[in-house]
Amino acid sequence: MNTAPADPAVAEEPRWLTDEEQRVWRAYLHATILLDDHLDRQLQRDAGMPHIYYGLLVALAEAPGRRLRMTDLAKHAKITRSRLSHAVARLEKNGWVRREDCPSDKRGQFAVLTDEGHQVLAQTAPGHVATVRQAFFDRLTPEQQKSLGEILQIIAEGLQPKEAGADLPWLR
Amino acid sequence: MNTAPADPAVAEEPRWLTDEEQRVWRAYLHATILLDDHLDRQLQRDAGMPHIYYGLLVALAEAPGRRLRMTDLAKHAKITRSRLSHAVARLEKNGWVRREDCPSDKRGQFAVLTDEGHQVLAQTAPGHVATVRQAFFDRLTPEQQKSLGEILQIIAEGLQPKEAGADLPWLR
DNA sequence: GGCTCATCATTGAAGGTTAAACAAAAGCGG
DNA sequence: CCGCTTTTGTTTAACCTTCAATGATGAGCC
Repeated sequence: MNTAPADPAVAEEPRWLTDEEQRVWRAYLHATILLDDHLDRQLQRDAGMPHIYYGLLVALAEAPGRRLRMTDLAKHAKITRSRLSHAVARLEKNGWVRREDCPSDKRGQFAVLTDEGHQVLAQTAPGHVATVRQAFFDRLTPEQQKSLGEILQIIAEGLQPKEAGADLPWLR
Repeated sequence: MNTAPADPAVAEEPRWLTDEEQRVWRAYLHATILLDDHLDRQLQRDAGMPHIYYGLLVALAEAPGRRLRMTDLAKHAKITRSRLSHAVARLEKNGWVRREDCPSDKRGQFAVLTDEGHQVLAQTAPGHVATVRQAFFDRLTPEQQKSLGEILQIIAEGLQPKEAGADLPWLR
């Protein structure tokens, strides 16, 4: 009905997804929403915070001095500074993170993982890893894992907010 | 520091992710948050609604009579009925969806796509497909697409809210 | 110094999501 | 028909995210 090839006039009719592409796309949408919800529920239940907040604590725990500039943490977690600001405010209220002024740049703030925050992480990390394994890794062959990693990296690289290639694409 | 193998006493120490698994997992987290944000922003800008709401309209457009019971629509979109209730309320306020009583079940409600809603879909679908292509399909080989589809389907199936197998050729 | 522009981080308001509680109707077993 | 449980969909309040606006500092330039 509408797959006619030529019509260079005005509207540039779109290339709709093929049946096969639709299957892939829906699998993507379904898998990601189910997995995200699953992890959010697990962490909300066992750690009292959403998945993304947990990721912030992990990033801080791995950073030298267990601290990161707000902008760096936001880039690391792929979220806006605004969102991070709200998130850190909440984590600060929990006592898991504290803010510190940056001495070399008076605009700057460090988010610092507190001992209490580190402890929460230590207590909840095993359960979280188990959940990730059970929902994700345990269901895939090593080949599938490798393939998936490559594919997702391509997708992610295509969406980095410009400035990619500035520093190393991989962690470390 | 703590990867000693044996300690069958109490704590069942967790199997942490290997370096390779960590790379895959972070690629997953990064790709999905970047892509979700990307699509949300595109649709918010061009259609005035978040991605998930757009998906609801698509589901209704494809359903017979352009209508679906609330519970069916929620299952289709993989969201809770509560979330759907809020979403439909908003879409109704936009005039893109209306509710109708179900004659055979007085508790039931249909969400029905209005003509106006259908028109919004027709106007914004081309741009959305183009965005999906550009961010997703255009970057992957056919083999990668196939592989990804299979993998994601496995993940999704593992997380379906039970009730799978309901229609297996079982004794009734 | 003084000017301009970019960057850092936060804020407030509007909107979206979650979890628990609820009412109404349906199903089910006696 | 009667009680009991389940299903359906909504509601409320708390929480989270987004967007635009803001203040404050830094950087470059003359």
